[in-house]
Amino acid sequence: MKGRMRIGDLTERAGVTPRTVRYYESIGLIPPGEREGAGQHYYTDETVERLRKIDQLKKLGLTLEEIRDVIDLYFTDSSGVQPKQKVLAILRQHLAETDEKIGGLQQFRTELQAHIERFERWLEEREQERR
Amino acid sequence: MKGRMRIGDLTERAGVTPRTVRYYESIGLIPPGEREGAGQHYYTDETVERLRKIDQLKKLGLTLEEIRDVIDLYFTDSSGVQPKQKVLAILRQHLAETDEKIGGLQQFRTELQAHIERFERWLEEREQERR
DNA sequence: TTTAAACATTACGTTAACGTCATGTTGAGA
DNA sequence: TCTCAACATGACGTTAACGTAATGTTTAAA
Repeated sequence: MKGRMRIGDLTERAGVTPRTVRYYESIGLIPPGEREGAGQHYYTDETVERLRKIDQLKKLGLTLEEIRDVIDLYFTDSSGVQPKQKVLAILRQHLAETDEKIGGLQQFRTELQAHIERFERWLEEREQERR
Repeated sequence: MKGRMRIGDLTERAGVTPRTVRYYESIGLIPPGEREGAGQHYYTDETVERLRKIDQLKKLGLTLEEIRDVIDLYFTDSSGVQPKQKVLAILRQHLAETDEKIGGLQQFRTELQAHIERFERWLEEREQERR
């Protein structure tokens, strides 16, 4: 499988719907598929990868807007970017937010664990009593 | 500050709007404030705590529906619950999901960090050249 | 008792991230 | 060349989690 596929193959391989692809194009999350004149759009393997990466980041709780801030880092070669300073600031912002999220989730995890153990003990006692 | 406050005090102390309180009541996230006949509602300190806890959990990315699954654990005394087994299952589910989220975020954090360092090096080189 | 701020209720509006028609166009195979 | 599945485009619909405006009722204070 090389490049130059139509939207059907693209969506099948990326696990999304055409609607999603067009929506992402409309908000600039992925580049619009090339077309000859005014016909159908053609996409490449990179679009597949891009869609998969977007999906990953979504599962981490990032919004499409946040993803737009960072998605190019995964696909643009490191040379020749213009507003590097700005991107760097955004990245640091995301890093801080990520750390906060992780911290909060770990706290939550601890609490969950405690509740679970409490419940388990309670149920075990009931077991004992029924003997 | 003891119990028995009206919705104004409640929302001020909890950092939410009246609309939010009524919405949460409507979906069963918080118990409806007591009222005498058909007048105004009165709330207690526990409602304040409950609203704050809900806000914390929201920041962790839990939906209101997920929060409804676990919120009572923070406020119901451990004795006399009925479907403990079911709650326990839900808790274990949440624990697994939480672990996944944490793992994904840590991965993302690592990637972010790498990108940041790459950008920093690039900018430093530019600094060097300008000397 | 009166009054104005606080409250209650209803209902329509909003944002994100698409889903789901409806209708018209393209293009690969027979 | 013809045809039918695949594609394009536009528009209205959907869910979550509330915001906001309109209108009517309470209640604490003067």
